[in-house]
Amino acid sequence: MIQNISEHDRENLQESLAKSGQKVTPQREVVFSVLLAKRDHPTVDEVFHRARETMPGLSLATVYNCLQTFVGCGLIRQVNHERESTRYCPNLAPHAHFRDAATGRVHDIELPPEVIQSLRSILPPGFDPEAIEVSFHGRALAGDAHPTL
Amino acid sequence: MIQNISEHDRENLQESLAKSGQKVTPQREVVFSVLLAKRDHPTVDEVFHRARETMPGLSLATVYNCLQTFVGCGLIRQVNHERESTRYCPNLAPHAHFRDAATGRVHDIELPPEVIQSLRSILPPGFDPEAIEVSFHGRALAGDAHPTL
DNA sequence: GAGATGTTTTGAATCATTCTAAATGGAGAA
DNA sequence: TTCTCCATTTAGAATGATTCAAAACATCTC
Ligand SMILES: [Mn+2]
Ligand SMILES: [Mn+2]
Ligand SMILES: [Zn+2]
Ligand SMILES: [Zn+2]
Repeated sequence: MIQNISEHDRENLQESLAKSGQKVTPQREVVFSVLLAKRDHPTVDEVFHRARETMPGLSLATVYNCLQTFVGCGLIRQVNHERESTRYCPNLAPHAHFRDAATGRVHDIELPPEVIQSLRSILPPGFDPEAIEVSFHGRALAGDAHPTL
Repeated sequence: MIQNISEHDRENLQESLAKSGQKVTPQREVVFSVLLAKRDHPTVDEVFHRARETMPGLSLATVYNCLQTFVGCGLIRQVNHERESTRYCPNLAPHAHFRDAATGRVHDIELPPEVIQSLRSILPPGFDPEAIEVSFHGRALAGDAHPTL
């Protein structure tokens, strides 16, 4: 599944990196394209194996470096559940995560502004949130009626 | 700060353990009392050091064992933020956590039923949550106006 | 080309957590 | 009482994700 990045995505990558004085490299491009190709919240190891199909010499440390860089640029988000390996998500819209107990798969769940507002409203005065994380854990009925959005 | 457990709390411990065929031991009692004494979401290492003030021979492995046992019994909850060390919380009421970026402290935030309902409502049909986790990260204005509830 | 700078690579180090196997201790049977 | 059984505790080794350190590479400028 060798996948190329679209012109639009490459520009997005280029500009986001440029904002913090960093450059597009072949490794970064491959890692980014892996994230865009299958938005299933892969772990570092999964990204590593997928990226190696395109670039066999790529090292694990570089995958860690790239992902960290992208998170720093705001290109992707980290997703943690309990103490499992960190997963990565290129969906920048506000959303929650649902981890299916049966399959281990992580689904994106849209988080509407009014729900975010209701969450903010429970904070006593003086609490100023920079980030809000919502995650569900349970069973999701088979039928892949809900592709990772 | 050697702390004794109340009769009420000891019964709670005894009955919860009994439900899964387990017994109160001196170690379990000390670890449980540490959690009740200061409800500040301590890490395993913090529990370990506090418990050792009362029981100097206590081992780290036992602290891990006790905490795992208590989580299994539903006596306490695990609290994770990103990939930091797991923290433990004896507050069984539905609540969210706010991690203060400045101090690292974790505060309990009450989660009213209507907010929980609004969170459930964003799930598409077929998603059946067993657990919902909400966590905030940001600044909390000094004044300890909000003791861990 | 030489120097500067940022990036990648390898392998070692870190650190929370789990595992293993040996010791301990209490409850009940003999 | 002494013996047996069984859960629990203990010390230390193992695990596994992540980070770190230092050398190799690339690219750019002078
Ligand atoms: Mn692998
Ligand atoms: Mn320590
Ligand atoms: Zn996502
Ligand atoms: Zn709590």
